[in-house]
Amino acid sequence: MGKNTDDLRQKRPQPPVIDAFDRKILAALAADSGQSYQRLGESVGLSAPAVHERVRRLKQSGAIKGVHAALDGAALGKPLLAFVHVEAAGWGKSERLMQVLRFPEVEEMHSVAGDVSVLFKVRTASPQALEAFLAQIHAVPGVTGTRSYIALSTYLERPVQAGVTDSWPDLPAQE
Amino acid sequence: MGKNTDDLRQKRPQPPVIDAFDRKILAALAADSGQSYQRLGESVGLSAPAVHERVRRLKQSGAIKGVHAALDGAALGKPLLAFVHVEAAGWGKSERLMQVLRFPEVEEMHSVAGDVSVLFKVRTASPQALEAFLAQIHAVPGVTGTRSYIALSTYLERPVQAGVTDSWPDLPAQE
DNA sequence: AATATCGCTGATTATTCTTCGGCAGAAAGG
DNA sequence: CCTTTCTGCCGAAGAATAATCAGCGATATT
Repeated sequence: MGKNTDDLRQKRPQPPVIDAFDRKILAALAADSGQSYQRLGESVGLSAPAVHERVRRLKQSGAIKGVHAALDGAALGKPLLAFVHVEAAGWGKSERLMQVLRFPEVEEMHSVAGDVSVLFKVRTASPQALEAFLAQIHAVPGVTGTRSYIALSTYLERPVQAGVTDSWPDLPAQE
Repeated sequence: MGKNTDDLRQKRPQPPVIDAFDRKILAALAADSGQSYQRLGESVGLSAPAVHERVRRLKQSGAIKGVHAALDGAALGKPLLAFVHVEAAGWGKSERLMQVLRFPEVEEMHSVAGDVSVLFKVRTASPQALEAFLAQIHAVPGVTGTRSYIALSTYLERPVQAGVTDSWPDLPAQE
């Protein structure tokens, strides 16, 4: 019977260990995924094949979900960025709500804890297009209202960063 | 004197025309920037060098701002995603507020129109880390309060899409 | 201490990127 | 209406990179 534990250990989905090298690689790839493995290796202090192998594992483990081109919304004719908060009665059928994910204007959708149920990030061509989107939302059964926040200036917009702050700076004593 | 107009026309920053081919290329690159120019060309109906040239122009014009690896926040030890709304008195010096952009937890910062001034998207390792971030925000002069929305489920999170909806579906007549 | 396992290095091959010359189609001018 | 010019695409070649392999050293295990 004792041998079975060995079999189990073998099939264990191995907690993907992410060490300092992986962190550096991930940080570099999040900043710019276009550089060669050679340069990446020089940045982190590894050979190109080593980086290649680590990236392969990171992709397979899901730590790297994909590589995407970052497009400029304004250049594409969608200068209006808005965050739409949706108030819904009950935990309403979101199946109908999922339909709006088809629109390319919708970039994010989260269910949140707070005084609203769902939060959208949408990028539209015009206020009229945002209105049309809101009409779609209001048409969903159970939706009782929306609150929209329109971005005036975007000071930062970047992908998930690899770093983690483990020691937050001390705050000056409050008066 | 009339000749000067020619000189000006020559230096005009040429409105970057984005045609249907560019749209397809951008859509494909936003979905997956890892594919070869050969495959891209087959997808959109162009040769590899043609795609290469178009991508070069799109990058130079700024339509493509970069290529980034999409990382998994949870896999990196940051499972907590939150949207933090900041209420500020006046249009306060945001210079102090800009300092928080240094933290890798901060992914977005927008000034918005609505009942709050600034909106953050932050991804932290724990509720404690979020609390530490909020403490940093509250330490900024002029900040009168914050409201946080914690993501329970993320149903969609993707980069800027190339497409634009030009004909929104009709809504069923409301009762 | 011996053994097995894992990961890195260096080199090699295949694929891709990048550039070049030539040509077709469309706009500007005679 | 024809000519000229320009812009963009294609096909092919050369350079760079990606991807793979065998061998070795280190660490953990027996």
